[in-house]
Amino acid sequence: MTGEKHKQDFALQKLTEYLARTGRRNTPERLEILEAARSLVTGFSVEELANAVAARGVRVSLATVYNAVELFVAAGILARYFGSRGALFEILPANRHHLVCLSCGKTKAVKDQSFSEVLRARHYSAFTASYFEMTVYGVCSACARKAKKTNINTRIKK
Amino acid sequence: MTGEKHKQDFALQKLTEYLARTGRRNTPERLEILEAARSLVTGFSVEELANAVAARGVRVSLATVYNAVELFVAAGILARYFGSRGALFEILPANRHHLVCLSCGKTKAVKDQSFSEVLRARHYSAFTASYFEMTVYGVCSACARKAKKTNINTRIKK
DNA sequence: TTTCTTGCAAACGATTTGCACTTTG
DNA sequence: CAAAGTGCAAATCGTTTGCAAGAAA
Repeated sequence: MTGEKHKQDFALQKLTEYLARTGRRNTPERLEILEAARSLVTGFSVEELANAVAARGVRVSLATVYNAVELFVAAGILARYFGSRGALFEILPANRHHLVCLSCGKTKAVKDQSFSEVLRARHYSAFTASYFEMTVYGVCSACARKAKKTNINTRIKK
Repeated sequence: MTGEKHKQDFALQKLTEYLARTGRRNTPERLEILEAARSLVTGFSVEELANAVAARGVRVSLATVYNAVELFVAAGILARYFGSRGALFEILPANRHHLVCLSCGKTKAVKDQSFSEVLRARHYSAFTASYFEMTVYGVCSACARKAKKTNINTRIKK
């Protein structure tokens, strides 16, 4: 019921704390962008985020969205990972990882805690972990089937 | 002693098998690029790989290196991951993951088998895993120290 | 007021693409 | 020879940057 609400407050709290700690400013643009990000649950690109902001009826330049996203990542609000066409983001905590087919390039998110548990147990010297991004590469069943009959197109497209 | 040799043969074998299976051709360029990749143990960029090829006294166009790298990834010879400035590669098997500082952008490779063990135990429906790429984001001790005194520069530079 | 931010537009740079020419199978 | 691959150069496109004007603190 209040799950979403809590996540929102958590992100907002992280932002406020981060801005205060690093002496950065609280701006309406950053709040709007954060709200827009919250409406995009799955992995989204900067452009999609900018569109979501626009859909809220707010005009924010693309450069500012890039700026905000950079800040959110540093603040531990967003995780960044990379698709074949540039960076993708998602709200933390994620508890998922991605499967990428080496043949057709399709990606799939998989819910799984086991890797985060390993990470939690792991200890790095001189490094404080905030989140991770795990991508598993392989071949999806559709492509495996095709590969048996005919030559496959290996060019990875999105 | 023969560890390197075996790795070479393994990669070559993967290439041959992949070319045959998908009906692609064996070209001197691809062999040269594979040899050059073998000389670059750590994560390398396409440009660095092209330079390594040139250093071997062979002239291969950048586009061909891009082409070959794509093919090597699909063949399971190279792992691809992303630094702040584009794609990086390394010869498989890797058994390592990467730490990235969210503040200064520096990356560090960490040798670790625990994640590969989890992956090996894990089973995906309709997907055959080949390799994974794990990146842990956080803050390095140097940046954590700096953050306590003054405002930190959050712009991630390489 | 003094910085930090924003917006805009130009600059960048890694990657991709189109096409004529070569090479492999 | 037919299909694939290569080289070259131009085109793309996500991202960055410089700078003047606008807001936080």
